[in-house]
Amino acid sequence: MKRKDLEAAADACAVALLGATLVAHGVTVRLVDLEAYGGSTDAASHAFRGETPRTRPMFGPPGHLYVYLSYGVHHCMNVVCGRVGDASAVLVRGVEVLEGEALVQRRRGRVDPGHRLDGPGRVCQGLAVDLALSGTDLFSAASPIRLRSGARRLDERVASGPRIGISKEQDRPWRFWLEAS
DNA sequence: CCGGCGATTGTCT
DNA sequence: GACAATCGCCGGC
Repeated sequence: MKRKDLEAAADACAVALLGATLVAHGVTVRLVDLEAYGGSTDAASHAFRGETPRTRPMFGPPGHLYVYLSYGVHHCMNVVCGRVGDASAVLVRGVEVLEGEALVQRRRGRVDPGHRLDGPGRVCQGLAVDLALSGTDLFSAASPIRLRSGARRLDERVASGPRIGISKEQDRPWRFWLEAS
């Protein structure tokens, strides 16, 4: 996983990121459920209406984190993948917990089934990611949240389908997840 | 300036 | 299956 690998179309980035590892605040997870969001051409994207203070990281360099607050309650995280000015990103919708399960359970206040965090809000809660981390460089050694390449398992295939919870661009099959074969 | 709504989730019926 | 919680953004006045 290199920063340069992220400089591609959002859907290709999502597929490339499947199986990658994310380490944050004592917890290691594997990305298994992702959604791609484009820039000015994708009406479902936060970047569609241009840059705002909130969406600024989306317009910056790839390999950085974009975090937003959903419904005033839950945090959701994205990996910025477009080059500067492109503003596309990949939403982390589901992960498999590899290390730090006890920390995740404490933060969640419950035990999630299957060593998984399913749903963007749950992912951020388990990894203790909030707005303060928006804009963080995922490839910096000093960063509290870091992205690493991960070998995709051979017994899994990439499945795709429509994105969840959006009202526009519903026909785009830009949700990608790993499925046991 | 105000009102509606969203890339959601937990709880209750 | 319905609904509340809760806040930033955007469109309309």
